[in-house]
Amino acid sequence: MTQIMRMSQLYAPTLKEDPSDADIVSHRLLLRAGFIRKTASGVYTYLPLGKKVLAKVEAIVRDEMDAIGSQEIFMPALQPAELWHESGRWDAYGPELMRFNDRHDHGFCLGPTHEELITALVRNELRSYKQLPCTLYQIQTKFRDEIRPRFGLLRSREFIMKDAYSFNSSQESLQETYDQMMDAYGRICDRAGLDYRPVQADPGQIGGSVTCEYMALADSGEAELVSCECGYAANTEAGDCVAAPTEYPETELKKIETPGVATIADLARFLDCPESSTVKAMAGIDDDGQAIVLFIPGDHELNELKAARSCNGFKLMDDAQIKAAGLPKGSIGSVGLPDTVKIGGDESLRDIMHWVVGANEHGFHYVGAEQGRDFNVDFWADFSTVRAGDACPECGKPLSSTRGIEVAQVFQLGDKYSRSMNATYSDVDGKEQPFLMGCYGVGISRTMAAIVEQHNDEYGIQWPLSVAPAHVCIIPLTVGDAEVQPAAERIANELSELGLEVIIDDRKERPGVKFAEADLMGWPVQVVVGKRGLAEKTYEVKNRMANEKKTLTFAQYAEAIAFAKRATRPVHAFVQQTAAMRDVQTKGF
RNA sequence: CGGGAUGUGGCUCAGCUUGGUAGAGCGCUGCGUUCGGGACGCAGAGGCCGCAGGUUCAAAUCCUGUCAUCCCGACCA
Repeated sequence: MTQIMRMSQLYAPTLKEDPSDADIVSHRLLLRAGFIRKTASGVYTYLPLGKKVLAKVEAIVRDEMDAIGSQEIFMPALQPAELWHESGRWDAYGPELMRFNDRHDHGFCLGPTHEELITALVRNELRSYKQLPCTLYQIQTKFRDEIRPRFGLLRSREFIMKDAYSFNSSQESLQETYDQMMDAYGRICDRAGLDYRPVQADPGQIGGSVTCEYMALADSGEAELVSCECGYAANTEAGDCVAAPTEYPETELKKIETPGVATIADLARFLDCPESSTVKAMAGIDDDGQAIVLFIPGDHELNELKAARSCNGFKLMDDAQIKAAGLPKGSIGSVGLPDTVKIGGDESLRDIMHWVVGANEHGFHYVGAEQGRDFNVDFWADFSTVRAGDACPECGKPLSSTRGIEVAQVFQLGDKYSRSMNATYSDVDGKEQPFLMGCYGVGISRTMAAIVEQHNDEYGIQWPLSVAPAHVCIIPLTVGDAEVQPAAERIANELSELGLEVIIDDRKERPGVKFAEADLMGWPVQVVVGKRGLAEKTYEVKNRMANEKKTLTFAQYAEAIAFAKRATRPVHAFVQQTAAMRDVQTKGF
């Protein structure tokens, strides 16, 4: 039984008006309802209610981690530069890593992630294959000096994250741990009440190859993803692109004058053909300084991540570089490029024999430029950004697109860190082998915001029961009344004894204020005790998620209590009996 | 870092163009009336107008610099 919270003593300053610097719903509501306050750009203080929600999310995560045998530890946020030099990331990480020197002039950083620390931790003490696999996790404050913090808790510079690391002795074992983590992450999202998708992702700076992101679906999400009814889903920055360019009906190479045509849209309009019949050229340079022009279907965008991976660190040229290379920006094409320039073609263009491209001369384009005859492609790869309408790489049906908030990500790191940091164990034959590692993160504070993004209405937050700061709010309408107040206190005690987390609004406020704030704060169940109801021997119970009110007679209330006491899950039983909870609220609760 | 904008009681904002004793609503304190969906009346408290220079008899207002915050972009374990 937890302590009954009292609104009269709760530190939860609410705001009647929208704060001027918050414009996404989770940020706005968490501020307004008194869950968080901003300390600096991208830095937040969690007030009592916010802290309680964090604790709920953490508890779910702990529960699921423990269930798959992961063990909790706690590493420092303060990390010596030395370890980052070892892994090579001191130089590779960039300005996002918060660095500083101590008084002895030793380099340190505030950890944005903990691969270095954990690898250094286990490398001398996990010695034998017999001790593997081993998975450790922590819930920690992370620091990232974001270029532009925004969206409140969704992209902050200091945030709370659960990070787990696995050490395995074989790819099979790593895959097994990875699969267990994915299952656990699915359950975590379910229990937190999130509508989510696991999606194919890009490994980014963490490294490794196999990776999957858990996206909470929300229009405010920064990530764009494509999904298919067959279950396939991918982040557009990582998804394979199956584009379907169309062939322009011209087989003779013809140079045509295209005055004022600067963009693909212009060109398509000029030729009266779909954008997919044109070919877009993107000029770049690779790690060795080799100039490369990549050609992609006109109706698609270049995916720079994929381009960098498949062509030796390809980077788009800026305007000055393009000029220096003697290329006519806006009119670059595959015909007549200097021999020194390499030509890359998007996989989807391989079967398109005749292209509509720039003529490498301002104001002119070619139609009917034929592969092999008029130009040669040096290599083919997929470097287009997937978009809605493209074919699903798994089943071929058209993809649809949505936006999402990345709440979690799992990676198979392989031996990236164990090799660079020399972390090995003895295998069955007594030979030293680098660990195969995996890392698995859940953004705790971001999850809290994502939940609000998905569960809110014009009145405020609608917390799922599983993460609400309390399950039920008792609202006596007239505090001090000889009947109302004792009745409310009695209900609070009874429900608390039943195992519900209870808050009672014992403030001397007008009913309207209490109703408004109860909805703003989002208590899943609200029990209203008023004179009018008492006279009729009833209480009123409100289901905040469904915004449904139900009048409960004293007898029905007593029955519900009695029923709940006999049930194996009293809290669940009581809520079901009284508030007609919908699935979304009881899921995982 | 590029583009845009904003800094005025705790919060949301007006005042700035055209310099002349700092305003409103909400919130806060006290009293009274109210009391089932962010009440009403009366009386109060609270601001060297982000900061630093400059112009001027006089600066919230004009000029310069600086800091902070927000939005768009590049970036993103």
